[in-house]
Amino acid sequence: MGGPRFEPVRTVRAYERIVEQVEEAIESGTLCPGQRLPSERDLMGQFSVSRSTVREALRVLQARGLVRSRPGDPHGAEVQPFTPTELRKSMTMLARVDGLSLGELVQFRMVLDSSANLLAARLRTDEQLAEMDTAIAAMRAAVEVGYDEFSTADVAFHDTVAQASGNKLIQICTEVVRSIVLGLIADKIAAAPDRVALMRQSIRHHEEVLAAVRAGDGPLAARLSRRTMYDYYVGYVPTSERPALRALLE
Amino acid sequence: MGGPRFEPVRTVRAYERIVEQVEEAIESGTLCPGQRLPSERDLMGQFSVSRSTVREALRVLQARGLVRSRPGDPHGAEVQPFTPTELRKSMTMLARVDGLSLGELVQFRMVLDSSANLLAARLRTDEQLAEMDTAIAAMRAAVEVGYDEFSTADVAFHDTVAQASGNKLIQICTEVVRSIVLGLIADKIAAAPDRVALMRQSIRHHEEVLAAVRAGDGPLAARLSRRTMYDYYVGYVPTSERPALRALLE
DNA sequence: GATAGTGCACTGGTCCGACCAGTAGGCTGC
DNA sequence: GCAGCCTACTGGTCGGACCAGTGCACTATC
Repeated sequence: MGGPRFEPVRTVRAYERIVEQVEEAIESGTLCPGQRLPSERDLMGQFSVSRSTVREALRVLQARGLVRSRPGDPHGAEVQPFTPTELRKSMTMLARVDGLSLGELVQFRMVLDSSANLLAARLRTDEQLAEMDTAIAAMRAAVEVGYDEFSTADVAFHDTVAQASGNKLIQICTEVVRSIVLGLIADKIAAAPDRVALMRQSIRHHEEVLAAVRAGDGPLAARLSRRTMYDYYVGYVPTSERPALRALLE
Repeated sequence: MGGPRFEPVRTVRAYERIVEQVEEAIESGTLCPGQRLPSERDLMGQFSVSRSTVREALRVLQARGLVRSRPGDPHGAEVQPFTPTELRKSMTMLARVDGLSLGELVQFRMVLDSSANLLAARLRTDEQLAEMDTAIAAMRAAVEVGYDEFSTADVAFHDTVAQASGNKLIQICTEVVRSIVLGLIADKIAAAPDRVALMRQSIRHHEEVLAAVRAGDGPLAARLSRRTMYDYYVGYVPTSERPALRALLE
């Protein structure tokens, strides 16, 4: 006792050090999207490691969506612009492995969408309002055409709202969670017997939401959007999870 | 025209096929957390590839947080339980690279926290109410001790609320976004001259929120929690971003 | 017989050298 | 000036090798 207290040393793999250095360069802006990394054979010289080690580091960076490499490309791996691809992947994994229920996902969409509407009601531009008009018109036109077209227009509407909220995190999470939800129940929706009636009802609801956004009534838009989403998805959510959804309807 | 329409073939790397197979096994439950993968030398036999390829696949799986390997472990790589570590990593990357502003992050926390309170007001158990009581008491006791202790108690309160919401996605996102926000401004908070006053005010606000949750008044709890977070963080948010935050205060 | 100590078989981490298919850009021939 | 080939290089994969760790069985000891 009283001697110097030594701390356990953590052995750090060589490839991890490489990953760290490259990540740091990207975060700090030294490496920008579009720029190229040196070739693997150059990197093994710069880092003084073997090519296997360089490649393992590149695999990790690629798995994180930071770089992309193509066989035969004489310019080396390309630094990628950030995309929510990895975010979606981890969230999808979470949904499947950790057992996220459809109810939780829909509930989260209600939270995101209503918040987006709340903000959009105050911050939207005229162009965005016009875009929402266009999206609803497309939904109307798509009812007779098919569910895919309707869904595309519906997605466009919600994306515009999310964009109008001015919050990138809301936009990205909206996109990610929606794609998971749609992936889970796309087949059921397409096969629903009351599909057309659901679409028509959804259009009416979207019109009401848009009217509230246009009028600048955020709380109303938020409340209506929650109701819209609830009515549209509740049929696919197990009965036991519905009370939790209704808790968001005030 | 009229002939068979061929689709472009995507060349799939060998290591990607391995990653896919292992991921599929984990998602389907064939491989459960705690189970072990065969050793790399076994895997190269099972997949009929070289060890380098097996290792690159394992690096990707490890980067995604699905497995973990230790040098010398005679049992092979271990399948990991899902943790939001990767989610946090991608979101942190997003925040840094894609330029998420502090305002957006705080705004998102307001959205998450108010929704959690809204749900918690209806779904909370008595045990969770008691936990929140304990957390606030700890906050009170920590004012004189130091900011770290206060922050820990504060985090505990919000975590309990998120848990009481019954939505895992809200819990995880809350945790992730909070750690990013705190990482961005922890030093500023600790150095704020009116730190103690802010803490006392925050405690009062938390008590009001808890009272609303206890009374089952979701909308009130949600509104108060937004106000609480706004008042606590607004001083660190650039003036230009404050109107967007205020848009959430109704 | 229980236990502490030792050795071994095996692990993952790293290195090396090699081959292949694919790409881009320069070069050649027209 | 342009089309087409050639080549030097790329990333993807392979096989073999060595090292430092780890866990377990075996052994010697009490």
